[in-house]
Amino acid sequence: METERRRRATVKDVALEAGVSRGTVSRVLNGQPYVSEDARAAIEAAIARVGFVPNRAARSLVMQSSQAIGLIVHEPHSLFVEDPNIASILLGANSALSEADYQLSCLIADTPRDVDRLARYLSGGLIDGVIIVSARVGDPITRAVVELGLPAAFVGNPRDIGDAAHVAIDNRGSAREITKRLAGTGRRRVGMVAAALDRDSGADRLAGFVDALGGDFDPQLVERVPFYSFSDGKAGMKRLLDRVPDIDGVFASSDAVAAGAIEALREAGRRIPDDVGIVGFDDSSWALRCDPPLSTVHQPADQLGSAAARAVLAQLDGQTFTAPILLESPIVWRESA
Amino acid sequence: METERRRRATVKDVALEAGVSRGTVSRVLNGQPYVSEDARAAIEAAIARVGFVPNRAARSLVMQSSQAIGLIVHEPHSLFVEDPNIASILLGANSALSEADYQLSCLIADTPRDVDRLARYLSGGLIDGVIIVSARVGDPITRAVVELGLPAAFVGNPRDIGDAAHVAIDNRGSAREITKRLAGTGRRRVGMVAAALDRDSGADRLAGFVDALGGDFDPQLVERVPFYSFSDGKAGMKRLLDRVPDIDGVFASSDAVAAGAIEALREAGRRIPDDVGIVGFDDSSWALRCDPPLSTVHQPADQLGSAAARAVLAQLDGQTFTAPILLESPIVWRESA
DNA sequence: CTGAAAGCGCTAACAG
DNA sequence: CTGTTAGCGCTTTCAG
Repeated sequence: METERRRRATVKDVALEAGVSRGTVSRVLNGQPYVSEDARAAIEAAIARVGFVPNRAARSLVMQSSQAIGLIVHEPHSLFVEDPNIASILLGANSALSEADYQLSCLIADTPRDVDRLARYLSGGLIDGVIIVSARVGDPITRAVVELGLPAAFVGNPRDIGDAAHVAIDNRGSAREITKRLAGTGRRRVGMVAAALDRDSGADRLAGFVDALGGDFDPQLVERVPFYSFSDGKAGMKRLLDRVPDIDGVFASSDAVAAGAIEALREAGRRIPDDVGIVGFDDSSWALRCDPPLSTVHQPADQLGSAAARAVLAQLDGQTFTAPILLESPIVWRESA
Repeated sequence: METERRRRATVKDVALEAGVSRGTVSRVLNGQPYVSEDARAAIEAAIARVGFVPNRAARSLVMQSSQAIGLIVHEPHSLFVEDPNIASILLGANSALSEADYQLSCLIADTPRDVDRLARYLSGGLIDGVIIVSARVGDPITRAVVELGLPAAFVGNPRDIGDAAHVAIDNRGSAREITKRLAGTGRRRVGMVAAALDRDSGADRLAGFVDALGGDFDPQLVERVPFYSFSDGKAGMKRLLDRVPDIDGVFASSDAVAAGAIEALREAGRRIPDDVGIVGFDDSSWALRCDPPLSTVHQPADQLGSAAARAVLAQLDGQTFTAPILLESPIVWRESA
């Protein structure tokens, strides 16, 4: 069944078919005024008849814009699969862009090779702006974007982006609050499984934890792990338990980490929240899946996405500076502490 | 800090700078032979000096190809967030395309408006081919793609795609096998929480279940729910339990559904696997998170993605027909049954 | 209101 | 080996 890929109709074909010039066709295509009703009708009919669909590459070339914006996810494999926040951010961004009739294209940077290709792709003019999720300090993609002067908005608070637009939550403040609240349930030895310290969010959550404990802070009580993942949470909690057997409270960097920690705690025979209270961060679907349900910090992931999208749109619209946007991240108290 | 977006350098600038013609520049850009070493060196230096990056819109226009392929996810909100398979498919596709130096662009179709915009976008020539995840029967995107004759590969087995390329697992056969095995543990009343019957995978899993039970099949024992989700699993299991209190085995359409069902079962005071055995489908991260760990069918999600990507690449390469690809989906037996 | 013509940045013949 | 010349399909002056 050789689906013969016939040549696609162009403005020229439409013009011919409608008996007008290409200029006029272009005018109706772009909804411009000063086209007679007759011409408009003839052209619209012709478009339908020949099955014309504008070629975006051509349009992008002349307009120097593509009506598409990219969302770059730069995460290790595992996290991308496990982190429900990313999908929510994506959906939030998509719906905001959709309203403005922009196409969202999600681009993933998995290997160094991907990073290179992506940097070229971004410079290619097929993307008008980008939303960058989980940038890391010194990230080559970030660098490429700022060098290009491509309109961009970051989700999170990377340290090296100057005054580029970004939307975030107050990780440090929220971490401080929830730690205080955890301590307030009468815990004496509260520790932390601290993940992703190479990321602003991870570092800030640890800082907030330290803030909260103030003078009571004991470095022994924090266990560092690389990723916001279930398995790292479990492994980290095990080590923490070995080192500090009398621990009675733990703040996990994320809900996934908390879920892993809970498993380790349970395997060690600790009851939650009786023996040890635990709190997480994100209020992702992990939180409700935990047993008991997790007390955590609500992260408005979809709003992060839509706010970032709007920030990019504003720049496309000529806005030259976007003040950092900070979204509310309330504590959700459930039964794990 | 007005980042003046200076005019980007073009081949012309490079040619001028290197003292050659644009044709020659183009030749080195595309790695073609018949360029003197001198010219090549001069051009490469010039490229670096003026910071030239080729404009993809222009190249796409003349080449009629963009080196980008789209992966369309057409899922309701909730599922996209909850389903780890999608992310794995995405990653698998990305790595296969990456090897061929193609850019993967993930496009999401959430609202009807998205669907329209997407159909236009696909026709625009900025995408050379598509991988379609979870198409539904009569899907307008599917229709647009086949009408366009755009190289495509489906993940799954939609019914109305003619002989379009697709890669899938044998949902029906695997469902049959795991149901038999569940029944083989001595269960007398085995039911099913059957999700997503509007999708080929959902319908096939139910068919496999019916196959396995043969004469013993009792329609009372299947409870239908709309989505492959935790919450639908829980709700469905509750109803099933009300209707058939003596149920002692259940096959859930997916791991997420199984996880929800387990919660319902537990709330009803049933022990697993003692009182009721339960099995799922997907072998996603849900499976290990369940307590006890879930027996399930392993779905090689990343391989589905990479195989689909290769199928699209083959078509781009001129291949005119791709036989359906069926991947292995072995049973993974754990402790939930 | 509309046609003609120029040109976006790049590649691809075709002569040299 | 290399320069010249046409376009790819679309928008946009600029004259009518």
